[in-house]
Amino acid sequence: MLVLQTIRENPEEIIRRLAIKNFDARELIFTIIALDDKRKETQKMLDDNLAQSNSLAREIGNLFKAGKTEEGNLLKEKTSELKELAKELSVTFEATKKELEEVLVKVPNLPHPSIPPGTTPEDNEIVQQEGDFPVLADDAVPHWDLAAKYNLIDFALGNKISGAGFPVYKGKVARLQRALINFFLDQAIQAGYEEIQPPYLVNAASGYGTGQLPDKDGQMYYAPVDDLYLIPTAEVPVTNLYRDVILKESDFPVKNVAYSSCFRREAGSYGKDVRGLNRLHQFDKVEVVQLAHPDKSYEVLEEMRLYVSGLLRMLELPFRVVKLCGGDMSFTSAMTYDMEVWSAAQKRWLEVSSISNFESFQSNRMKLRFKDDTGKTQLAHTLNGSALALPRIVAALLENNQTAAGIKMPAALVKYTGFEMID
RNA sequence: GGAGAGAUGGCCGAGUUGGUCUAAGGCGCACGCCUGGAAAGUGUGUAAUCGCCAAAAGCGGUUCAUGGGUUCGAAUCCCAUUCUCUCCGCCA
Repeated sequence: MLVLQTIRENPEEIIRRLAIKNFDARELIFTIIALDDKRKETQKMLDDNLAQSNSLAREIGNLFKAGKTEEGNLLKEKTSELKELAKELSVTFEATKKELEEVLVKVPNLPHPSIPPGTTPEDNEIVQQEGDFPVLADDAVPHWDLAAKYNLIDFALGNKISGAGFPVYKGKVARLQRALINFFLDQAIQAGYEEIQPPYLVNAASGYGTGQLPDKDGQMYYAPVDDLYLIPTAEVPVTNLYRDVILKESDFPVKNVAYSSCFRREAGSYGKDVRGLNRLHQFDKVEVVQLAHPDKSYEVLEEMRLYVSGLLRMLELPFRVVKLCGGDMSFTSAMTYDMEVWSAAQKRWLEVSSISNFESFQSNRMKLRFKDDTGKTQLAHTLNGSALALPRIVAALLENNQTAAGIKMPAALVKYTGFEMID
């Protein structure tokens, strides 16, 4: 949620910057300003009214104490009119505030000034590319075929017990996943992140805090009996750890890492992009979250990009880093780098991580603040990134490392997997 | 799931015969004094948020789990909800 003050200060600039995200905000912005004007006006009247009531009540109290019952009773009569008006005003006030809030949450985050315009992934800016594409034998196959050949992943069995998008991992690939999780967590801890094990079910307030609600509620699994949502990413519970928290400036940077399963309904997805491990309803991910001082958040974003690059390098996967254009960015993000790994057998880039700076968009919703040097409270910046999501990493590892003798594990993983080869 | 107790500021904790209560006291924290330096001691300060104001100062509103109610007036009384604790039941 954008800070109301900044909207009021330069509405035209807000509109211009949101146009980079292909979002026409003009109507929303002016509705917001009008509602806020109304809110202020109503509050002024209400406050004055309440101030009068309060002073009358005090007077009456003093009269009764002094034994001047009659005068007190006389004064009581004056209050009823005030009370009635106050009731009316507060109804208007609350309704206006609610209406304002509802419109305000519809406005996306502002893209950073450096974000290129654009509408599709083709308009994204490639900022880094590393590693050689592996040269595979002519009979190289995509991971779903390898999974069948070595009896690693059973998609049909997953269908039976849950449905499409819930694969069953077996044997060495199950162990590979466990190895990856530990590898990623250990790396993050070494890089100064504190490990968190968060709940997988969260309440609506948490979903709202990180921006999944109200606009993307169809993407989360929901348990109505208990009014809880399954997390689509550990970002939700971990960032919400700091909801309604006022940090000290010296607390920065706050660095958390969490492994969790992630649950996504992926309503509306189909086709070749969802084949095999490319898109799942349940998958595992290690997520890093940082809270940063507003002056430092873009340095932190770069630090996170370098950190994830390092992971991919250790896994010996060719990758590139893409800075998303306005049209490809999420609702909540101010700047996003996508990390993509080259899948040799599918001959395409697979997104394995998305690293974003949300600036104060999430923290404004969550009331995540810190006290600065001068003792003033201001909003912190939040950032997060996958480090990393497993399924597509597994897909790329299987595909890129296939040989006639079997699938070779990258050296960095062997001490975690306990084997060098899937055969 | 059943029975009972409870929810006050960063933390502990007083206040529940309704009246100047944002709320005693303590701890913590910040700044000073003391000290060669520290500890101890000592002094001062120490909630958030909204509105009025160009801003500071100042003034006003709101907040004692949440929502409603009674009343001129509610931390204090009533109702509902949520959560926590204790006991019982169930249980990895």
